Amino acid sequence: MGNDRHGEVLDSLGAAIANGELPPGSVLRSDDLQERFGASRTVAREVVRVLETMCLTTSKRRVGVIVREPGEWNHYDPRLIRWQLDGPARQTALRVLTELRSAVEPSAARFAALRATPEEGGRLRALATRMERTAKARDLDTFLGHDIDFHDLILHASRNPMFGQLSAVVAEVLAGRTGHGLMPEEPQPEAVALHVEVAAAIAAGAPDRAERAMRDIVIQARDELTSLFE
Amino acid sequence: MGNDRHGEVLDSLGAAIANGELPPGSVLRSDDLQERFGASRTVAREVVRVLETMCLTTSKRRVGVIVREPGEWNHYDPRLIRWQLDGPARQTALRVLTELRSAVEPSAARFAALRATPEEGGRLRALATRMERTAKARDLDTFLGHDIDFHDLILHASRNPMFGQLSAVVAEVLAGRTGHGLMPEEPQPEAVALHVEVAAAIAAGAPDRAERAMRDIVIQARDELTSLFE
DNA sequence: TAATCAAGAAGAAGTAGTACTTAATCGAAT
DNA sequence: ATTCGATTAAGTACTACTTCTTCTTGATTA
Repeated sequence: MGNDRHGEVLDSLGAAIANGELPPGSVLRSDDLQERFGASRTVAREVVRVLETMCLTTSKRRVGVIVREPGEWNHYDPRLIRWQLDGPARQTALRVLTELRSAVEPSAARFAALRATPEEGGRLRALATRMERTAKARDLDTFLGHDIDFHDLILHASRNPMFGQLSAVVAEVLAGRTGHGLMPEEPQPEAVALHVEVAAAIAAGAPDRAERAMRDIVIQARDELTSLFE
Repeated sequence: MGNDRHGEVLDSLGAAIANGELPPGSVLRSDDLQERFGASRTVAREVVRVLETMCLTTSKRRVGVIVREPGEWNHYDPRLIRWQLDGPARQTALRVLTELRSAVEPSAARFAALRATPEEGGRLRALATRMERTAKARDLDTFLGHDIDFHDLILHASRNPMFGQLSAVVAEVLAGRTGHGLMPEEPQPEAVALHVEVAAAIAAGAPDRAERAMRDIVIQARDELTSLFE
């Protein structure tokens, strides 16, 4: 039989839980899962194990596999994030992720200013310059690519693995913004200028400046979001 | 035979990877694991599956289970955090976590000010008052308990599950600070006053005030940390 | 002769299925 | 109400088979 049955079943079942089709408290029995997905005992068991380590479920003898409360889930698991972004609660997921990014990125910029290599500083400034050009040219797709690279570079230059790991989240948030027509035709010149300022501050090793400029960037994003939600 | 072989083996192997005893690139074969831990094939396989979902390993046919680069690990997994805190790199882990908390908590305070219930605001002020009392009484243990509850309440009142989940991290960082004799005999009065200010701002629904006061708190923590590292 | 490529052998993870153990729940009898 | 046994579903153990990848081997060719 084909390869990667595990991944398929995990995605199906995980998404069902993440999207509330199987609400908290639901009880599954592992032979039911075998039947429902046409999977072997091995696959069913391993999927349940993985869901358990993501804190999406608990297993109790003589009872079955129980779906846990959303508050108990490991919300930082990339798979769970994916399932939520691909589900009906995408808007809510993007709000949550945007708030997280707004919180983290100013600090990431600060530590990047303290720890980035000269080479990274140079690349950052180059990216900011390219963002300026593509913004004026109204080439939104290329602009988005540079924007994502820019933030990715900062998060990794912070030399904090927990910041670095949020790169995927930030990319998702930025892409989600343009994807949902939330971006204007031409990116706001002030926003682009702030990116240039962040790059300059990091390249100059000025943590306070870098943090302040990045905070101004995420405040804009936050305001866009709140205006969208009321 | 006994229960929970899975958890035991997972902890052993996971800790070995997290602490670098099995450096990136190491190759394990699943029958070796069975032998090394005296576990059945079932247990060994499920453990490997879990490590794989934590991005600690990848499995390749005809090769084996390969330990991935630390940069690829899912650093937000509670188990991995635990393994690192219990290992020789505890100091580094605490630094990483402290930086994360410093980044997130000001935002959490802001959103708590916007979203906390009156009841939560009241509890927060009560906790701040108790912190004042226990600080003056130099009852560091009780003070720590209130401190942890205080930050936990704010993170959950932010109504952002990704913030709420960091409660355990913050508790660990706060406990680690007192545990390592980093705290003075009596908590600094200014720090306690800032907690009172945060509680008042959240109860009053003043996001800017709450965020600023919380930022002052984490800046203190950050400075303590940097002074410790050089 | 040396280099390259293809077919095949070997090896390890992936999948399937059976048998047995453990513990939690339910129910009946005290 | 409490104990004790039967039941049930997860946990563990083990075996058999499949699939895919790598490495070897050998033949073909420059």
